[in-house]
Amino acid sequence: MSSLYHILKQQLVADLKILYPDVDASNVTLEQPKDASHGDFATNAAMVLTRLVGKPPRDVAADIKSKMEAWEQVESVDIAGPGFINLRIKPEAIYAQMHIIESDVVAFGSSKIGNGEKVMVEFCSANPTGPIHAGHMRGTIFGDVLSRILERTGYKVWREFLINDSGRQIRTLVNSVWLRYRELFGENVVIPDDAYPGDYVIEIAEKLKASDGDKWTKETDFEAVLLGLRAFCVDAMMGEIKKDLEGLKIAPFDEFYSEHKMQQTGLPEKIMGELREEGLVYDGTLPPPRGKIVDDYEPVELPLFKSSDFGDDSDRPVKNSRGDFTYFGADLAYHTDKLNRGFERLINVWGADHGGAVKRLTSALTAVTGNKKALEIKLMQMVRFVKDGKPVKMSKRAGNFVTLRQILDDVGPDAARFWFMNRKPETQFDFDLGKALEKNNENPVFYVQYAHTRMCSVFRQKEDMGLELDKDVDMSLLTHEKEQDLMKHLIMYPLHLEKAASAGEPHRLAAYAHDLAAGFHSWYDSVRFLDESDIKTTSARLQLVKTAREVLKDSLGLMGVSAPDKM
RNA sequence: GCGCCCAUAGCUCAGCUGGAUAGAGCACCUGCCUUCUAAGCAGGGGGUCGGGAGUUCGAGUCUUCCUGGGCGCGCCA
Repeated sequence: MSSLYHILKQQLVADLKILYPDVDASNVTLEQPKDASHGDFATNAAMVLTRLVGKPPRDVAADIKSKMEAWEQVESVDIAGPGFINLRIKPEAIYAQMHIIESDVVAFGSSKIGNGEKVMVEFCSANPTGPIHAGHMRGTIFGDVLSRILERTGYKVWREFLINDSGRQIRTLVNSVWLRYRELFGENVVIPDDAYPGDYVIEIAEKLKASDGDKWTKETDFEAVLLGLRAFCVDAMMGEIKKDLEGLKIAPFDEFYSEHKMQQTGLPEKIMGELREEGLVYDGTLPPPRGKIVDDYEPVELPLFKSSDFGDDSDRPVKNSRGDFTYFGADLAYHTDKLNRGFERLINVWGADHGGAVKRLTSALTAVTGNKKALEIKLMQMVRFVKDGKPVKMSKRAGNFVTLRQILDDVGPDAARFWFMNRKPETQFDFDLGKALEKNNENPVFYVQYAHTRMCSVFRQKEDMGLELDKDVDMSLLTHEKEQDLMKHLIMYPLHLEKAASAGEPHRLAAYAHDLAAGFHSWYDSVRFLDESDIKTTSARLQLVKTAREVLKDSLGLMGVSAPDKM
C-alpha cells in the first residue's frame, strides 16, 4: 500500500469512522476532479452522508475538513459548491510518489480489494467444431484482460475454458471428418448439408490417415466410429484453438474442462439427485413454446428445474426425452461443480446470442447456493463485421466466416486486442475489416504505443549525447503545467485499476492508457527534455519520463499489448 | 406477443458506477518539423445526450412510458 491514493482513502475512511461511527460510508469516493482548479483530489463524502448524519452538507464538510487539515500530505482543504471537499496535495508528497512508482510499478498499482477471493473466470469456451472465429474475439480478449486486472487487484483468479464436447455437434464433427477421411481413400462420398464444410475438416482427416492408416475405412457402424474418433477429433480441434489463443496472446488457461468427461463421471446424475431431494427438480410437463408455432409439439413429462421460483419465466428441462442431459442440465451440473470446487465467485463471459440463458442459469445457481449471488454473467454484445460500409455475413455452415487467425494475420494481436477491449461490452459495434487491414492510425493502439516509443527514444538520444544526469533529482523543478498534470495522472493509476476491476470493465484501462499517452504527447511537444545547459531540469524531466514509461508499459502489459521501443 | 441489451458531434465511440462548464478519434478548416520519431502537438466549427414524465440539493447516468435498432424465445447448442 504505497500509493498516495490508497493512503488518503484509508485516512478518509478512518476519520469518517471516528466522526460518525454508526454511519455506512461505503458510497464515499475519493476522486480526481475533472477541473484541476478544484484541487488534486475531491470527495463527495459530505453530500453522501448528509442525510445519514442529519446535517446540511456544508456542515458535514466542515467536520471532515477539520480532520483532513491534520493530514501530513495535504496542503489545503476547501469546501466548494454543494459540499465538495477539495484537497490540494503538498508537492513533495507527489514527487515522492514518482520514485515509488518507478521503483516498483506493480506493487504501486496492486490493491487488496479482491481480498484473496477465489474467482473463476470462464471465457472463450469456443466449440471444438471449427477454428475460433471472429465472433469469439471480443469475449476472449475481455475475459483475458479482466482476469489480469482482477489478479492485480487482489483476487485469486482461475481461468477456465469449457470444452463443449458432448452433444450433436460432436457427432457432426466426427461424421464430417470420417467422410473426408474415406474420401482420401478414393471412396465416392456424399457430403451432407449439415456437415462442416471448412478445409480444416480435411486437414484433420489427413492427420487421421497419417496416424491410423485405413483402419476406419472398414468400420461401418457410426457409433463405433464416434467412440473411436471423438477424442482424436476434439483433440485436433483443441490443438488449433490453443494455437489461436496463443497467437492472440491470451494468458494460459488453468483448465480446459471437458464436458464429456464430466458426463462420464456421473457427476450430473449425482447433482440432479441432490436437487431432486431439495425439491428443486421434479417431473412435469411444459406448455408449448411461445412466440413460435411448433408443428410437432407433444406434451412430454420431463425432469424440470424450478427456475420459475427464482426469476425465470418458466421451469426448464434438465434432460430431454431421450434421457440425455440438456444443455441447461449439463450447465447446471457444471456450475454447481464449480462451487463445489471452492470458487466463491463465478464470472462467465458469454456472447449476446446466449442472453436468453442468463436468467435461468443465474437463478438456478441462486437456488443451489441458497440465495447467494455466486454467478455473474458478462454479456458481450454482437460485433458486426463490415467491409466498405457493408455488413459481412458470416456463417460456419457456409464456411464463409472470418477466423481469428485471419484477423491476426492482417493486423496482429496488439491492434486486434486494443480495438476490441477499447469498447465497453454492452454496446454493439462495427469492426471494419477494411480499416483493420489498412493498419493505419485509426486504431488507437498506435497512438498509445507511439507514446512509449517516444519515451524510449528520449533515453536513446540521451545516451547518444553522452549526458550525465544528477543522482539526486529535484522534482520541484518540474513546474510546467503539463508536468504537473502528468504526475497527477500517474498517481491515479491504482484508482483506475480498482474501478476497472470492481465494475468488471477492462475498457477503462484502455481509456486510462490513452489519456496517459495524450498527456505525454502534449508535454513532449511543449518542452524539450534534453538540455545540456541545464542538467538539473533535464534529470528531473527524465525521471518523470521514466516514471510515465513504467506506468504506460504496465498498463499495456495488463492489456496484453506490447510496448515497443521503436516503431 | 414476451425477455435481455443499446440510443451522446456528420461517422466510430468515451463519459470514472448521481457531481462542478458533456469529451476523444476520424472527417472538415487554420497553424507547428535545420534540436529528443509529425504514427505527434496547438487551435476552430460541429450537441435539444432518441422523445415525454418522474425521483432530489444535482440526471447523459436512476425509475417509468413511448419511438427506433440488436440479440434471443423447444427437449437445439
